[in-house]
Amino acid sequence: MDKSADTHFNNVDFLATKFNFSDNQSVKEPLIPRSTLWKSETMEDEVDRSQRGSIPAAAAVASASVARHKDDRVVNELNFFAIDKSSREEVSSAIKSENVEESLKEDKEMKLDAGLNLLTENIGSDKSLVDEEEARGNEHRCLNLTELAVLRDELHRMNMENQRLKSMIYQVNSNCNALQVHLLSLMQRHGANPHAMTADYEKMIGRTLEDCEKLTGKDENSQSLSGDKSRDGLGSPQNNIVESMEFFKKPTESPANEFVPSHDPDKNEPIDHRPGRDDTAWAPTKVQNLSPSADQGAETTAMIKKARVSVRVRSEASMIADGCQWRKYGQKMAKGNPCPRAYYRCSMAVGCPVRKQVQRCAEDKTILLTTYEGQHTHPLPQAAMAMASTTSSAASMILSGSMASSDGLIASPHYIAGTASFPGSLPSLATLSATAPFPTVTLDLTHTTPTTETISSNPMLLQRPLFFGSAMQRQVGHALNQSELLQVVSNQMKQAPYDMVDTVGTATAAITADPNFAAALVAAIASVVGSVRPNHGGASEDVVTRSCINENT
DNA sequence: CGGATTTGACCCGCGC
DNA sequence: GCGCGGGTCAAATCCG
Repeated sequence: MDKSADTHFNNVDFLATKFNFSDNQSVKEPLIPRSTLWKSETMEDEVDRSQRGSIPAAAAVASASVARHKDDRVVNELNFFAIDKSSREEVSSAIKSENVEESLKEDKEMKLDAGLNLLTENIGSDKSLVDEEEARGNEHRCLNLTELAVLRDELHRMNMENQRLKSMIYQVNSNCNALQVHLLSLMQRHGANPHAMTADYEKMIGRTLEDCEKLTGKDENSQSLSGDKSRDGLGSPQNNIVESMEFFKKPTESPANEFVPSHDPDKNEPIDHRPGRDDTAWAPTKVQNLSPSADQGAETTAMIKKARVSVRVRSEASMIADGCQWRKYGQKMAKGNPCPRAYYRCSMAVGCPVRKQVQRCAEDKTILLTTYEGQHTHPLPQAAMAMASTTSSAASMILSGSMASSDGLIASPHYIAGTASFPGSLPSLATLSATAPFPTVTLDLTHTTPTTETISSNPMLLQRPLFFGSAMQRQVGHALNQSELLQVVSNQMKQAPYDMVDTVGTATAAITADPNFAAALVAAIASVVGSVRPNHGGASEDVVTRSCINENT
Protein backbone atom coordinates (compact mmCIF):
# COMPACT_ATOMS: atom_id res chain seq x y z
CA MET A 1 0.00 0.00 0.00
CA ASP A 2 1.22 3.49 -0.62
CA LYS A 3 2.09 5.94 2.05
CA SER A 4 -0.99 8.04 1.67
CA ALA A 5 -3.13 5.05 2.25
CA ASP A 6 -1.19 4.36 5.40
CA THR A 7 -1.86 7.81 6.61
CA HIS A 8 -5.48 7.40 5.95
CA PHE A 9 -5.74 4.28 7.99
CA ASN A 10 -3.78 5.83 10.79
CA ASN A 11 -6.21 8.65 10.90
CA VAL A 12 -9.20 6.44 10.88
CA ASP A 13 -7.69 4.21 13.45
CA PHE A 14 -6.80 7.02 15.74
CA LEU A 15 -10.05 8.83 15.48
CA ALA A 16 -12.12 5.76 15.77
CA THR A 17 -10.36 4.03 18.55
CA LYS A 18 -8.51 6.48 20.68
CA PHE A 19 -11.50 8.57 21.40
CA ASN A 20 -14.90 7.80 22.59
CA PHE A 21 -17.11 10.73 21.93
CA SER A 22 -20.30 8.93 22.54
CA ASP A 23 -21.98 11.02 25.17
CA ASN A 24 -22.87 8.43 27.70
CA GLN A 25 -19.82 6.35 27.13
CA SER A 26 -17.39 9.12 27.57
CA VAL A 27 -19.07 10.01 30.77
CA LYS A 28 -19.24 6.52 32.12
CA GLU A 29 -15.87 5.32 31.08
CA PRO A 30 -13.29 7.56 29.48
CA LEU A 31 -11.34 5.61 26.97
CA ILE A 32 -8.59 8.02 26.31
CA PRO A 33 -5.27 6.21 26.37
CA ARG A 34 -2.18 7.65 27.87
CA SER A 35 0.37 6.86 25.29
CA THR A 36 -0.42 8.99 22.31
CA LEU A 37 -3.12 11.39 23.14
CA TRP A 38 -1.42 14.03 25.17
CA LYS A 39 1.75 15.74 24.34
CA SER A 40 1.97 17.58 27.59
CA GLU A 41 2.84 15.34 30.48
CA THR A 42 1.35 17.64 33.00
CA MET A 43 -1.84 17.73 31.09
CA GLU A 44 -1.86 14.00 30.93
CA ASP A 45 -1.50 13.88 34.66
CA GLU A 46 -4.41 16.17 35.07
CA VAL A 47 -6.53 14.02 32.90
CA ASP A 48 -5.45 10.95 34.78
CA ARG A 49 -6.34 12.56 38.03
CA SER A 50 -9.67 13.51 36.66
CA GLN A 51 -10.31 10.01 35.45
CA ARG A 52 -9.45 8.60 38.81
CA GLY A 53 -11.88 11.01 40.29
CA SER A 54 -14.55 9.93 37.86
CA ILE A 55 -14.57 13.25 36.13
CA PRO A 56 -15.65 12.84 32.55
CA ALA A 57 -12.83 12.93 30.09
CA ALA A 58 -14.25 15.86 28.20
CA ALA A 59 -14.43 17.87 31.36
CA ALA A 60 -10.92 16.85 32.22
CA VAL A 61 -9.68 18.05 28.90
CA ALA A 62 -11.54 21.25 29.30
CA SER A 63 -10.24 21.90 32.74
CA ALA A 64 -6.73 21.06 31.74
CA SER A 65 -6.93 23.39 28.84
CA VAL A 66 -8.43 26.12 30.90
CA ALA A 67 -5.80 25.81 33.56
CA ARG A 68 -3.13 26.40 30.99
CA HIS A 69 -4.23 29.79 29.72
CA LYS A 70 -3.95 31.01 26.25
CA ASP A 71 -0.38 30.13 25.51
CA ASP A 72 -0.93 26.43 25.63
CA ARG A 73 -4.41 26.45 24.31
CA VAL A 74 -3.36 25.93 20.79
CA VAL A 75 -1.31 22.90 21.56
CA ASN A 76 -3.93 21.40 23.77
CA GLU A 77 -6.63 21.73 21.24
CA LEU A 78 -4.42 20.34 18.60
CA ASN A 79 -3.98 17.28 20.66
CA PHE A 80 -7.57 16.50 19.99
CA PHE A 81 -6.62 15.89 16.40
CA ALA A 82 -4.59 12.96 15.40
CA ILE A 83 -4.54 13.92 11.79
CA ASP A 84 -1.66 14.06 9.45
CA LYS A 85 0.88 16.80 9.64
CA SER A 86 -0.39 18.99 6.87
CA SER A 87 -3.92 18.94 8.13
CA ARG A 88 -2.68 19.57 11.60
CA GLU A 89 -0.79 22.62 10.51
CA GLU A 90 -3.79 23.97 8.72
CA VAL A 91 -5.97 23.49 11.72
CA SER A 92 -3.26 24.90 13.92
CA SER A 93 -2.99 28.11 11.97
CA ALA A 94 -6.74 28.41 11.85
CA ILE A 95 -7.08 27.99 15.55
CA LYS A 96 -4.13 30.24 16.25
CA SER A 97 -5.56 33.12 14.32
CA GLU A 98 -8.89 32.51 15.95
CA ASN A 99 -7.28 32.53 19.38
CA VAL A 100 -5.25 35.64 18.72
CA GLU A 101 -8.35 37.47 17.70
CA GLU A 102 -10.21 36.20 20.66
CA SER A 103 -7.39 37.06 23.04
CA LEU A 104 -7.32 40.60 21.79
CA LYS A 105 -11.03 40.79 22.14
CA GLU A 106 -10.87 39.44 25.65
CA ASP A 107 -8.15 41.91 26.60
CA LYS A 108 -10.22 44.76 25.29
CA GLU A 109 -13.20 43.60 27.23
CA MET A 110 -11.17 43.31 30.38
CA LYS A 111 -9.81 46.80 30.05
CA LEU A 112 -13.18 48.15 29.23
CA ASP A 113 -14.71 46.46 32.20
CA ALA A 114 -12.01 47.67 34.47
CA GLY A 115 -12.40 51.20 33.30
CA LEU A 116 -16.11 51.18 33.73
CA ASN A 117 -15.85 49.84 37.20
CA LEU A 118 -13.37 52.42 38.21
CA LEU A 119 -15.52 55.13 36.88
CA THR A 120 -18.55 53.76 38.57
CA GLU A 121 -16.81 53.38 41.85
CA ASN A 122 -15.29 56.79 41.88
CA ILE A 123 -18.10 58.97 40.65
CA GLY A 124 -19.18 61.53 43.17
CA SER A 125 -16.92 60.33 45.92
CA ASP A 126 -13.88 61.69 47.64
CA LYS A 127 -10.71 59.88 46.73
CA SER A 128 -9.86 58.65 50.15
CA LEU A 129 -7.40 55.85 50.63
CA VAL A 130 -10.13 53.52 51.80
CA ASP A 131 -12.17 54.16 48.71
CA GLU A 132 -9.16 53.61 46.53
CA GLU A 133 -8.50 50.29 48.15
CA GLU A 134 -12.10 49.31 47.83
CA ALA A 135 -11.99 50.29 44.23
CA ARG A 136 -8.91 48.22 43.69
CA GLY A 137 -10.58 45.28 45.41
CA ASN A 138 -13.62 45.65 43.24
CA GLU A 139 -11.47 45.93 40.20
CA HIS A 140 -9.71 42.76 41.19
CA ARG A 141 -13.01 41.00 41.71
CA CYS A 142 -14.24 42.20 38.39
CA LEU A 143 -11.13 40.91 36.76
CA ASN A 144 -11.71 37.56 38.39
CA LEU A 145 -15.28 37.58 37.20
CA THR A 146 -14.12 38.42 33.73
CA GLU A 147 -11.64 35.63 33.86
CA LEU A 148 -14.38 33.31 34.95
CA ALA A 149 -16.47 34.43 32.05
CA VAL A 150 -13.56 33.86 29.74
CA LEU A 151 -13.05 30.42 31.15
CA ARG A 152 -16.72 29.67 30.74
CA ASP A 153 -16.42 30.85 27.21
CA GLU A 154 -13.47 28.60 26.75
CA LEU A 155 -15.41 25.65 28.08
CA HIS A 156 -18.22 26.42 25.75
CA ARG A 157 -15.84 26.54 22.83
CA MET A 158 -14.35 23.23 23.83
CA ASN A 159 -17.79 21.72 23.93
CA MET A 160 -18.53 23.03 20.49
CA GLU A 161 -15.22 21.69 19.31
CA ASN A 162 -16.07 18.34 20.78
CA GLN A 163 -19.36 18.32 18.96
CA ARG A 164 -17.63 19.15 15.72
CA LEU A 165 -15.11 16.39 16.24
CA LYS A 166 -17.91 13.98 16.90
CA SER A 167 -19.47 14.70 13.60
CA MET A 168 -16.08 14.46 11.93
CA ILE A 169 -15.52 11.04 13.38
CA TYR A 170 -18.89 9.99 12.19
CA GLN A 171 -18.04 10.99 8.68
CA VAL A 172 -14.66 9.32 8.81
CA ASN A 173 -16.46 6.22 9.96
CA SER A 174 -18.71 6.50 6.98
CA ASN A 175 -15.68 6.71 4.76
CA CYS A 176 -14.21 3.67 6.31
CA ASN A 177 -17.44 1.80 5.88
CA ALA A 178 -17.56 2.76 2.25
CA LEU A 179 -14.01 1.59 1.91
CA GLN A 180 -14.90 -1.72 3.38
CA VAL A 181 -17.88 -2.32 1.18
CA HIS A 182 -16.03 -1.18 -1.87
CA LEU A 183 -13.21 -3.55 -1.08
CA LEU A 184 -15.65 -6.40 -0.76
CA SER A 185 -17.18 -5.61 -4.08
CA LEU A 186 -13.76 -5.35 -5.67
CA MET A 187 -12.77 -8.65 -4.27
CA GLN A 188 -15.85 -10.20 -5.69
CA ARG A 189 -15.39 -8.56 -9.07
CA HIS A 190 -11.65 -9.02 -9.46
CA GLY A 191 -11.20 -12.23 -7.64
CA ALA A 192 -9.25 -13.65 -10.57
CA ASN A 193 -7.18 -10.56 -11.15
CA PRO A 194 -5.28 -9.41 -8.12
CA HIS A 195 -3.45 -6.65 -9.95
CA ALA A 196 -6.58 -4.99 -11.20
CA MET A 197 -8.00 -5.31 -7.74
CA THR A 198 -5.01 -3.66 -6.10
CA ALA A 199 -5.16 -0.80 -8.59
CA ASP A 200 -8.82 -0.27 -7.90
CA TYR A 201 -8.19 -0.45 -4.22
CA GLU A 202 -5.48 2.19 -4.38
CA LYS A 203 -7.74 4.41 -6.45
CA MET A 204 -10.44 4.03 -3.89
CA ILE A 205 -8.04 4.79 -1.04
CA GLY A 206 -6.99 7.93 -2.83
CA ARG A 207 -10.54 9.05 -3.29
CA THR A 208 -11.37 8.47 0.32
CA LEU A 209 -8.26 10.31 1.39
CA GLU A 210 -9.38 13.31 -0.55
CA ASP A 211 -12.65 13.19 1.27
CA CYS A 212 -10.86 12.91 4.56
CA GLU A 213 -8.76 15.95 3.75
CA LYS A 214 -11.88 17.89 3.07
CA LEU A 215 -13.19 16.75 6.38
CA THR A 216 -10.20 17.51 8.49
CA GLY A 217 -10.13 21.21 8.16
CA LYS A 218 -10.27 22.58 4.65
CA ASP A 219 -13.92 23.17 5.00
CA GLU A 220 -14.48 23.38 8.67
CA ASN A 221 -17.30 25.83 8.40
CA SER A 222 -19.32 23.39 6.46
CA GLN A 223 -19.24 20.93 9.30
CA SER A 224 -22.48 20.83 11.13
CA LEU A 225 -22.02 21.46 14.79
CA SER A 226 -25.13 19.63 15.65
CA GLY A 227 -23.82 16.65 13.85
CA ASP A 228 -27.25 15.41 12.90
CA LYS A 229 -26.94 16.04 9.23
CA SER A 230 -23.41 14.91 8.92
CA ARG A 231 -24.19 11.75 10.77
CA ASP A 232 -26.61 10.86 8.12
CA GLY A 233 -24.05 11.70 5.52
CA LEU A 234 -26.47 14.13 3.94
CA GLY A 235 -24.96 17.00 2.15
CA SER A 236 -21.49 15.77 2.87
CA PRO A 237 -18.84 15.23 0.27
CA GLN A 238 -18.99 11.56 1.07
CA ASN A 239 -22.41 11.22 -0.29
CA ASN A 240 -21.27 9.37 -3.31
CA ILE A 241 -19.40 6.91 -1.21
CA VAL A 242 -22.25 6.44 1.17
CA GLU A 243 -24.54 5.86 -1.72
CA SER A 244 -22.20 3.40 -3.25
CA MET A 245 -21.97 1.71 0.09
CA GLU A 246 -25.71 1.37 0.19
CA PHE A 247 -25.63 0.10 -3.34
CA PHE A 248 -23.05 -2.51 -2.61
CA LYS A 249 -24.83 -3.50 0.54
CA LYS A 250 -27.87 -4.67 -1.28
CA PRO A 251 -26.77 -7.91 -2.88
CA THR A 252 -25.70 -9.53 0.38
CA GLU A 253 -27.29 -7.17 2.89
CA SER A 254 -23.89 -6.09 4.14
CA PRO A 255 -22.33 -9.35 5.10
CA ALA A 256 -19.72 -7.81 7.31
CA ASN A 257 -22.28 -5.84 9.15
CA GLU A 258 -24.52 -8.63 10.11
CA PHE A 259 -23.91 -12.12 11.13
CA VAL A 260 -21.25 -14.18 9.52
CA PRO A 261 -21.25 -14.08 5.79
CA SER A 262 -21.16 -17.64 4.82
CA HIS A 263 -21.65 -19.55 1.69
CA ASP A 264 -23.80 -22.47 1.06
CA PRO A 265 -21.27 -24.96 -0.15
CA ASP A 266 -23.76 -26.50 -2.48
CA LYS A 267 -25.34 -23.44 -4.00
CA ASN A 268 -22.34 -21.20 -3.48
CA GLU A 269 -24.66 -18.43 -2.48
CA PRO A 270 -24.59 -16.22 0.56
CA ILE A 271 -26.75 -17.37 3.40
CA ASP A 272 -28.52 -14.82 5.47
CA HIS A 273 -27.77 -15.77 9.02
CA ARG A 274 -28.91 -12.59 10.59
CA PRO A 275 -30.65 -13.47 13.78
CA GLY A 276 -33.38 -10.96 13.21
CA ARG A 277 -34.48 -12.95 10.23
CA ASP A 278 -33.87 -16.26 11.77
CA ASP A 279 -36.78 -18.17 13.10
CA THR A 280 -34.61 -19.93 15.58
CA ALA A 281 -32.84 -16.85 16.76
CA TRP A 282 -34.32 -17.06 20.21
CA ALA A 283 -33.84 -20.74 20.64
CA PRO A 284 -30.20 -21.14 19.86
CA THR A 285 -29.10 -23.54 22.47
CA LYS A 286 -32.11 -25.73 22.15
CA VAL A 287 -31.29 -26.27 18.54
CA GLN A 288 -28.34 -28.49 18.94
CA ASN A 289 -29.08 -30.66 15.99
CA LEU A 290 -25.63 -30.95 14.63
CA SER A 291 -26.44 -34.42 13.47
CA PRO A 292 -24.25 -36.00 10.82
CA SER A 293 -27.28 -36.52 8.66
CA ALA A 294 -27.83 -32.83 8.22
CA ASP A 295 -26.42 -31.37 5.08
CA GLN A 296 -23.22 -29.40 5.18
CA GLY A 297 -24.90 -26.03 4.82
CA ALA A 298 -27.24 -26.54 7.73
CA GLU A 299 -24.39 -27.90 9.75
CA THR A 300 -22.25 -24.91 9.03
CA THR A 301 -25.12 -22.60 9.88
CA ALA A 302 -25.65 -24.31 13.19
CA MET A 303 -21.95 -24.17 13.86
CA ILE A 304 -21.87 -20.47 13.19
CA LYS A 305 -24.81 -19.85 15.43
CA LYS A 306 -23.03 -21.64 18.20
CA ALA A 307 -19.66 -20.09 17.58
CA ARG A 308 -18.50 -18.41 20.73
CA VAL A 309 -15.83 -16.06 21.80
CA SER A 310 -14.44 -16.16 25.27
CA VAL A 311 -12.48 -13.39 26.85
CA ARG A 312 -10.34 -13.99 29.85
CA VAL A 313 -9.44 -10.95 31.87
CA ARG A 314 -8.29 -10.33 35.38
CA SER A 315 -10.96 -8.43 37.16
CA GLU A 316 -12.38 -7.97 40.60
CA ALA A 317 -15.63 -6.77 39.14
CA SER A 318 -18.47 -9.16 38.58
CA MET A 319 -18.66 -8.29 34.92
CA ILE A 320 -16.36 -6.66 32.41
CA ALA A 321 -17.41 -3.35 30.95
CA ASP A 322 -17.86 -4.12 27.29
CA GLY A 323 -20.06 -1.20 26.38
CA CYS A 324 -23.25 -3.18 26.01
CA GLN A 325 -26.30 -3.34 28.21
CA TRP A 326 -27.04 -6.77 29.61
CA ARG A 327 -29.92 -8.24 31.44
CA LYS A 328 -29.32 -11.14 33.69
CA TYR A 329 -31.71 -13.98 33.14
CA GLY A 330 -30.23 -16.82 35.04
CA GLN A 331 -27.54 -18.12 37.29
CA LYS A 332 -26.36 -21.65 37.82
CA MET A 333 -23.74 -23.44 39.72
CA ALA A 334 -21.57 -25.11 37.15
CA LYS A 335 -20.00 -28.44 37.88
CA GLY A 336 -16.42 -28.28 39.03
CA ASN A 337 -16.53 -24.60 39.78
CA PRO A 338 -17.48 -23.13 43.14
CA CYS A 339 -18.32 -19.87 41.47
CA PRO A 340 -21.75 -19.52 39.90
CA ARG A 341 -22.15 -18.90 36.22
CA ALA A 342 -24.32 -15.95 35.30
CA TYR A 343 -26.33 -15.73 32.12
CA TYR A 344 -26.99 -12.45 30.43
CA ARG A 345 -28.73 -11.38 27.28
CA CYS A 346 -28.29 -8.15 25.43
CA SER A 347 -30.93 -5.63 26.40
CA MET A 348 -29.92 -2.84 24.08
CA ALA A 349 -32.57 -3.84 21.59
CA VAL A 350 -35.64 -5.99 21.73
CA GLY A 351 -34.93 -9.34 20.19
CA CYS A 352 -31.18 -9.04 20.10
CA PRO A 353 -30.02 -12.66 20.26
CA VAL A 354 -26.64 -12.02 21.82
CA ARG A 355 -26.00 -13.79 25.08
CA LYS A 356 -23.10 -13.97 27.35
CA GLN A 357 -22.00 -16.08 30.24
CA VAL A 358 -19.82 -14.78 33.00
CA GLN A 359 -17.94 -17.02 35.32
CA ARG A 360 -14.88 -16.86 37.46
CA CYS A 361 -12.10 -19.25 36.74
CA ALA A 362 -12.04 -22.10 39.20
CA GLU A 363 -8.25 -22.20 39.31
CA ASP A 364 -7.74 -18.48 39.58
CA LYS A 365 -10.70 -16.55 40.90
CA THR A 366 -9.24 -13.28 39.83
CA ILE A 367 -9.78 -14.31 36.23
CA LEU A 368 -13.15 -13.54 34.79
CA LEU A 369 -14.19 -15.64 31.83
CA THR A 370 -16.80 -14.01 29.67
CA THR A 371 -18.25 -15.97 26.78
CA TYR A 372 -20.16 -14.22 24.03
CA GLU A 373 -22.53 -15.89 21.66
CA GLY A 374 -24.44 -14.46 18.75
CA GLN A 375 -24.45 -11.28 16.79
CA HIS A 376 -25.98 -7.94 17.69
CA THR A 377 -28.83 -6.81 15.50
CA HIS A 378 -28.61 -3.17 16.44
CA PRO A 379 -26.11 -0.33 16.41
CA LEU A 380 -23.53 -0.47 19.14
CA PRO A 381 -21.72 2.24 21.01
CA GLN A 382 -18.08 2.65 20.19
CA ALA A 383 -16.98 0.93 23.35
CA ALA A 384 -18.95 -2.17 22.49
CA MET A 385 -17.65 -2.60 19.00
CA ALA A 386 -14.51 -4.50 19.76
CA MET A 387 -16.28 -7.20 21.63
CA ALA A 388 -19.25 -7.34 19.33
CA SER A 389 -17.28 -7.90 16.20
CA THR A 390 -15.17 -10.46 17.95
CA THR A 391 -17.96 -12.97 17.79
CA SER A 392 -18.67 -12.50 14.13
CA SER A 393 -15.09 -12.74 12.99
CA ALA A 394 -14.45 -15.67 15.25
CA ALA A 395 -17.43 -17.34 13.71
CA SER A 396 -16.14 -16.56 10.27
CA MET A 397 -12.80 -18.02 11.11
CA ILE A 398 -14.47 -21.08 12.51
CA LEU A 399 -16.50 -21.24 9.37
CA SER A 400 -13.43 -21.20 7.21
CA GLY A 401 -12.02 -24.09 9.16
CA SER A 402 -15.16 -26.14 9.20
CA MET A 403 -15.86 -25.67 5.57
CA ALA A 404 -12.49 -26.95 4.65
CA SER A 405 -13.15 -30.19 6.39
CA SER A 406 -15.32 -33.00 5.31
CA ASP A 407 -16.74 -33.86 8.68
CA GLY A 408 -17.73 -30.41 9.76
CA LEU A 409 -15.23 -30.20 12.55
CA ILE A 410 -12.61 -27.56 12.82
CA ALA A 411 -9.88 -28.54 10.45
CA SER A 412 -7.67 -25.55 10.54
CA PRO A 413 -4.00 -26.21 9.97
CA HIS A 414 -3.50 -24.65 13.36
CA TYR A 415 -5.64 -27.22 14.95
CA ILE A 416 -3.45 -29.35 17.09
CA ALA A 417 -4.85 -31.57 19.78
CA GLY A 418 -8.03 -29.64 20.09
CA THR A 419 -6.54 -26.25 20.64
CA ALA A 420 -4.80 -24.04 18.17
CA SER A 421 -2.91 -20.86 18.52
CA PHE A 422 -2.52 -18.42 15.72
CA PRO A 423 0.55 -17.11 14.03
CA GLY A 424 0.67 -13.37 14.06
CA SER A 425 -0.86 -13.26 17.45
CA LEU A 426 0.82 -13.65 20.71
CA PRO A 427 1.14 -17.20 21.83
CA SER A 428 -1.88 -18.13 23.90
CA LEU A 429 -3.51 -14.79 23.31
CA ALA A 430 -6.03 -16.24 20.91
CA THR A 431 -6.86 -19.89 20.82
CA LEU A 432 -9.41 -21.90 19.02
CA SER A 433 -10.85 -24.80 20.89
CA ALA A 434 -12.68 -27.61 19.19
CA THR A 435 -12.96 -29.61 22.37
CA ALA A 436 -15.74 -27.41 23.67
CA PRO A 437 -19.30 -28.36 22.76
CA PHE A 438 -19.19 -25.58 20.22
CA PRO A 439 -16.26 -23.95 18.52
CA THR A 440 -14.92 -21.30 20.80
CA VAL A 441 -12.27 -18.71 20.29
CA THR A 442 -10.64 -17.59 23.47
CA LEU A 443 -8.90 -14.30 23.85
CA ASP A 444 -6.68 -14.45 26.84
CA LEU A 445 -6.09 -10.95 28.07
CA THR A 446 -4.67 -12.08 31.34
CA HIS A 447 -1.25 -12.34 29.76
CA THR A 448 0.11 -8.86 29.83
CA THR A 449 3.54 -8.48 28.40
CA PRO A 450 5.07 -10.86 25.93
CA THR A 451 8.64 -11.84 26.39
CA THR A 452 11.31 -10.77 23.98
CA GLU A 453 11.59 -14.34 22.82
CA THR A 454 7.94 -14.59 21.91
CA ILE A 455 8.23 -11.47 19.83
CA SER A 456 11.48 -12.32 18.16
CA SER A 457 10.34 -15.82 17.44
CA ASN A 458 7.30 -14.46 15.71
CA PRO A 459 8.01 -12.87 12.35
CA MET A 460 4.66 -11.12 12.38
CA LEU A 461 5.58 -9.23 15.48
CA LEU A 462 8.89 -8.17 14.04
CA GLN A 463 7.34 -7.18 10.78
CA ARG A 464 5.51 -4.25 12.24
CA PRO A 465 6.60 -2.64 15.46
CA LEU A 466 3.12 -1.52 16.33
CA PHE A 467 1.71 -4.97 16.35
CA PHE A 468 0.47 -6.73 19.39
CA GLY A 469 3.55 -7.42 21.40
CA SER A 470 5.24 -4.09 21.45
CA ALA A 471 2.05 -2.17 21.82
CA MET A 472 0.88 -4.30 24.66
CA GLN A 473 4.26 -3.87 26.21
CA ARG A 474 3.99 -0.14 25.97
CA GLN A 475 0.42 0.25 26.93
CA VAL A 476 0.01 -2.36 29.59
CA GLY A 477 2.64 -0.54 31.54
CA HIS A 478 -0.08 0.89 33.70
CA ALA A 479 -3.14 -0.78 35.04
CA LEU A 480 -5.76 -1.10 32.38
CA ASN A 481 -9.38 -1.70 32.95
CA GLN A 482 -11.15 -4.16 30.71
CA SER A 483 -12.34 -1.62 28.24
CA GLU A 484 -8.90 -0.14 27.93
CA LEU A 485 -7.43 -3.54 27.47
CA LEU A 486 -9.89 -4.35 24.77
CA GLN A 487 -9.15 -1.02 23.21
CA VAL A 488 -5.46 -1.83 23.20
CA VAL A 489 -6.12 -5.10 21.50
CA SER A 490 -8.61 -3.50 19.22
CA ASN A 491 -6.29 -0.67 18.29
CA GLN A 492 -3.54 -3.02 17.38
CA MET A 493 -5.87 -5.18 15.42
CA LYS A 494 -6.94 -2.21 13.42
CA GLN A 495 -3.43 -2.16 12.04
CA ALA A 496 -4.39 -5.28 10.22
CA PRO A 497 -5.24 -3.58 6.92
CA TYR A 498 -1.54 -3.19 6.26
CA ASP A 499 -1.00 -6.86 6.37
CA MET A 500 -4.26 -7.48 4.66
CA VAL A 501 -3.32 -5.32 1.74
CA ASP A 502 0.16 -6.73 1.58
CA THR A 503 -1.22 -10.16 1.13
CA VAL A 504 -4.17 -9.24 -0.95
CA GLY A 505 -2.68 -10.73 -4.05
CA THR A 506 -2.03 -14.06 -2.53
CA ALA A 507 -5.33 -13.92 -0.77
CA THR A 508 -7.04 -13.46 -4.09
CA ALA A 509 -5.18 -16.41 -5.44
CA ALA A 510 -6.42 -18.40 -2.52
CA ILE A 511 -9.94 -17.31 -3.26
CA THR A 512 -9.75 -18.48 -6.79
CA ALA A 513 -8.28 -21.74 -5.66
CA ASP A 514 -10.82 -22.33 -2.94
CA PRO A 515 -14.25 -20.75 -3.29
CA ASN A 516 -15.18 -21.78 0.20
CA PHE A 517 -12.36 -19.72 1.54
CA ALA A 518 -13.85 -16.61 0.02
CA ALA A 519 -16.56 -16.32 2.58
CA ALA A 520 -14.18 -16.53 5.47
CA LEU A 521 -11.76 -14.12 3.88
CA VAL A 522 -14.44 -11.62 3.08
CA ALA A 523 -15.64 -11.81 6.63
CA ALA A 524 -12.15 -11.40 7.92
CA ILE A 525 -11.37 -8.39 5.77
CA ALA A 526 -14.75 -6.92 6.45
CA SER A 527 -14.16 -7.05 10.12
CA VAL A 528 -10.65 -5.71 9.76
CA VAL A 529 -11.53 -2.81 7.51
CA GLY A 530 -14.97 -2.23 8.90
CA SER A 531 -13.96 -2.01 12.45
CA VAL A 532 -15.62 1.33 12.90
CA ARG A 533 -18.99 0.37 11.59
CA PRO A 534 -21.62 1.48 14.02
CA ASN A 535 -23.08 -1.88 14.72
CA HIS A 536 -20.14 -3.92 13.84
CA GLY A 537 -16.57 -3.15 14.56
CA GLY A 538 -13.45 -5.14 13.83
CA ALA A 539 -11.31 -5.67 16.78
CA SER A 540 -9.67 -8.20 18.89
CA GLU A 541 -11.05 -11.03 16.86
CA ASP A 542 -9.04 -9.84 13.96
CA VAL A 543 -6.16 -11.63 15.43
CA VAL A 544 -8.09 -14.68 14.53
CA THR A 545 -9.23 -13.69 11.12
CA ARG A 546 -5.97 -12.19 10.05
CA SER A 547 -4.17 -15.23 11.22
CA CYS A 548 -6.55 -17.17 9.12
CA ILE A 549 -5.61 -15.09 6.12
CA ASN A 550 -1.94 -15.47 6.70
CA GLU A 551 -2.26 -19.13 7.22
CA ASN A 552 -4.18 -19.67 4.07
CA THR A 553 -1.87 -17.59 1.99
C1' DC B 1 -44.40 1.76 39.09
C1' DG B 2 -41.46 -0.15 35.74
C1' DG B 3 -37.29 -2.34 34.91
C1' DA B 4 -33.70 -5.36 36.66
C1' DT B 5 -32.37 -9.23 39.44
C1' DT B 6 -33.06 -13.54 41.92
C1' DT B 7 -34.09 -18.19 42.13
C1' DG B 8 -36.53 -22.46 41.80
C1' DA B 9 -38.70 -25.07 38.22
C1' DC B 10 -38.52 -26.81 33.88
C1' DC B 11 -36.66 -28.45 29.37
C1' DC B 12 -33.39 -30.78 26.68
C1' DG B 13 -29.37 -33.43 25.30
C1' DC B 14 -26.25 -36.83 26.57
C1' DG B 15 -24.14 -40.79 28.74
C1' DC B 16 -24.74 -44.93 31.22
C1' DG C 1 -35.31 -45.28 31.35
C1' DC C 2 -32.90 -42.60 34.44
C1' DG C 3 -29.84 -39.29 36.25
C1' DC C 4 -26.91 -35.43 35.42
C1' DG C 5 -25.62 -31.04 33.79
C1' DG C 6 -26.29 -26.96 31.01
C1' DG C 7 -29.38 -23.56 29.71
C1' DT C 8 -33.81 -20.99 29.94
C1' DC C 9 -38.20 -19.47 31.82
C1' DA C 10 -41.00 -16.91 34.72
C1' DA C 11 -42.90 -15.61 39.18
C1' DA C 12 -41.29 -13.25 43.09
C1' DT C 13 -38.59 -9.78 44.77
C1' DC C 14 -35.75 -5.75 44.78
C1' DC C 15 -34.61 -1.16 43.66
C1' DG C 16 -34.37 3.50 41.85
